[in-house]
Amino acid sequence: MNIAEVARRSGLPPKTIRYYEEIGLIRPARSGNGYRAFAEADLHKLAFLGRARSLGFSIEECRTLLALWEDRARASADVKRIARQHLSAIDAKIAELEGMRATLANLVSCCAGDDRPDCPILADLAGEATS
Amino acid sequence: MNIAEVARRSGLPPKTIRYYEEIGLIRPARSGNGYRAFAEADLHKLAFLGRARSLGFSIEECRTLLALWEDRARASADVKRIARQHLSAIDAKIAELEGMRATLANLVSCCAGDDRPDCPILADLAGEATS
DNA sequence: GATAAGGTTTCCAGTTACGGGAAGGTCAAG
DNA sequence: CTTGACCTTCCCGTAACTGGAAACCTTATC
Repeated sequence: MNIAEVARRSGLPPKTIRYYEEIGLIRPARSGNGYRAFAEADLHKLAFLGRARSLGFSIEECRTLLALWEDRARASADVKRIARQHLSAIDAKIAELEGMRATLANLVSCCAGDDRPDCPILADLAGEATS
Repeated sequence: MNIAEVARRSGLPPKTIRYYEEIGLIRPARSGNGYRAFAEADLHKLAFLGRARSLGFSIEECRTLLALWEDRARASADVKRIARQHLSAIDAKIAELEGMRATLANLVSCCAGDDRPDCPILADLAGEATS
């Protein structure tokens, strides 16, 4: 399998696949012409990586998850711990964004949005007490 | 005012303040010894930037907001448009994270998390139908 | 005047996870 | 044999800083 087909079947861009090889996530074989020769196993790993990435796992987390996936003697507790940590990180990020959202939504609703210069959004950013 | 005091009063690290000068967000004067000599106006700009950044505005959005803030002939509509766009981006990001969160929370709750290898999290990432 | 501590400067490199684009080798069709 | 579609490597750029090195300035102390 050449890279274009793997890209199509895995949903990952060729650039990303080459990058994953560069950082050691996959090790596809090489044909005589220097082209990467992907096996089905490589494709499965890439699909795994694509799904893990789409859940927001970092590359390093993906590396660990991939290693656990390939380790028949793994303990599911190790996987669960990583997933829970990531879940916490997601929750923290959501909370941060919700905070921003609340403030911003309030400011936006207070702004006339016309051609006059008076603007509660800028006033808030400037540190003027809104009270 | 030297950079350390401005950092203390604005809440921004010295490194960030230098960076903001480098990209043209501020233009502090210089003393004879080469040190940056910050005026109160610089401090206010930095505080403005700190608040805008904490609401998630990008540097380029901050640049625009700062220009609007300094433009007495601005229309509040211009500010509101930027804020609304950013609000949409935040909502999109939250939605994306909520999606991840839902999937992950489900997988985590299904995983025994013991010393056995069976793991629905890995099974899902591997693409096995959960049925 | 020498020295040491602490603040300041610039510059360079690294971070995350790729994407764009150049220069050049390879393969299948006509 | 040429054309066009692949493939390869290599290097730069992204956002918004952070860390660290080497060197200069200031102030206090001896």
